[in-house]
Amino acid sequence: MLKNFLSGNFRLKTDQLFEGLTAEEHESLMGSGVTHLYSKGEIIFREGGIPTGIFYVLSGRVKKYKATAKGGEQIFYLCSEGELLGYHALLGEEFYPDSAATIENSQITFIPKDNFLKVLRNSTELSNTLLKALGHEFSLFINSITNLATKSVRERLAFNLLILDEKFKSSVQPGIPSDINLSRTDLANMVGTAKETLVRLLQEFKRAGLIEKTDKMIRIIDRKGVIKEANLMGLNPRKM
Amino acid sequence: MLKNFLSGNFRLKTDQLFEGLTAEEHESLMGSGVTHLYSKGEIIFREGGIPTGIFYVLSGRVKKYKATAKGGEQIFYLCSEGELLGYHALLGEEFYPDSAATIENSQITFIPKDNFLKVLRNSTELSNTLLKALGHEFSLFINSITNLATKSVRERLAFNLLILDEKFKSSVQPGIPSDINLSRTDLANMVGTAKETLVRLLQEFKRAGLIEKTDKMIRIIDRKGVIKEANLMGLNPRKM
DNA sequence: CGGACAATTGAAGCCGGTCAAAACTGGTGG
DNA sequence: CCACCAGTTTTGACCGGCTTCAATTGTCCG
Repeated sequence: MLKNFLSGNFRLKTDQLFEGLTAEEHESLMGSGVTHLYSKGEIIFREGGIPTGIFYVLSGRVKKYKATAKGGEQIFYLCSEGELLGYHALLGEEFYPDSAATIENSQITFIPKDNFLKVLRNSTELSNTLLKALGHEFSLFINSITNLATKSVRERLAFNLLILDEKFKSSVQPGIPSDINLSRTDLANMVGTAKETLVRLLQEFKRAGLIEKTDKMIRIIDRKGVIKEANLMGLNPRKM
Repeated sequence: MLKNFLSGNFRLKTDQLFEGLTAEEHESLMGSGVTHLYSKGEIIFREGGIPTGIFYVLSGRVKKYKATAKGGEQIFYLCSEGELLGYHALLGEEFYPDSAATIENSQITFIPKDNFLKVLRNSTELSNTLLKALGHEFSLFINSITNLATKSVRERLAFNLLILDEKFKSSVQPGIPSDINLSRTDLANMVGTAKETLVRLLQEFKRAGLIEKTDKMIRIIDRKGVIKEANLMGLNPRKM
């Protein structure tokens, strides 16, 4: 039940997005792509830029964020292996509303706009899958908004730790707690708080035996406890 | 420029959503609908419910919101005349993630799921328009998220007043400031704050000559001033 | 080994939430 | 038509969660 809810925080993987495609269509998309190696911290696209294609994350992790008035950034999503980037702006026929940057060394394939749109125009399958994916994203956004507007920083931190635990799960050993690898600053920008507040809360969580942490890594060791801190009552997916 | 930005807060009107349809398709949608009169405060659908169709707002206004853990509600959108409701859940093939309720007496047409999906399956036009609309909504949501996470209540209030001014604009006299007709509670739930805080800020705005207000109505009289309070620097749409 | 950057800790102060109560409004029935 | 009641708006007081500023410690790399 909670599992269902958390899994709701993942976009459809590209495998699913592209699964209705014919072999030729698939080739037309992925085959036309150019794969580029980004090192940690590189910007993939920037808010206000003109979209010229979409990006497929082959490996690594990417933060999607928006610059704030005060010079910081608000992170609202983390993309990992197998996910697509930058298709919203293309579909909406707008400038990028957000920025994307790697938080790890990553391999990313660029698929030119024309190839994507051509396949999209000819595949009702892809259209429908995208509509479904976007419809689903809607509920994720409403959740974020409600969380930000009504929950304490403490609750939001706990909640984000649960999401990150999923996000950083090893495909080899999915059973064990993940090593969450994210700078304090990025984590703070994700939770929507100041670095200092974040650090203090992490200390508390550690002292309470909920997590263990080093400089660069956080690991949940008392999952039940973190869930309790997150106060997910009423977020039962059946009730969402 | 600001105008562009604010207009970004409106979803595509249904006229636009349905404009690529043939006469038969249009008839199949709207003709199959049943129009119902809702009085102020009635609930149209509820989070967790099973979607059985979509709703078209003929007249009146509808709030979209999500119940919060503490028993309140977070309003994240206001629908008015000509807008569609409830299609996200249908597209995402999920339960409703949010609730919708009228804030005025309203006429709303219900279009059954099957009719909608049938037309959707046969019209690439409609698919594309919907994809475009959803892609656009994306940028609105990340704006909301960034605003909630990084702006003060005061800034958010000013910003929401500007949105509401557009939302309540009379089609007859579009030039003049709107009479914003929304209960304090609803406005507070939209801004994401407590009633009391909202009231106090409204007082300040009034004393500062930015707005005038009665019990049930708010009107912006110093638009420039409100824009200044909202601190929109960096929200230039070109830079979004 | 030094220098830059990230993480941590301390202290002060304010924004905004909460509780409580008064003022006001509109609607209803006598 | 007026008095009363319920709901909404407003004001007051208090306090606590977070932000901010500042300074210290820790860590990674060239």
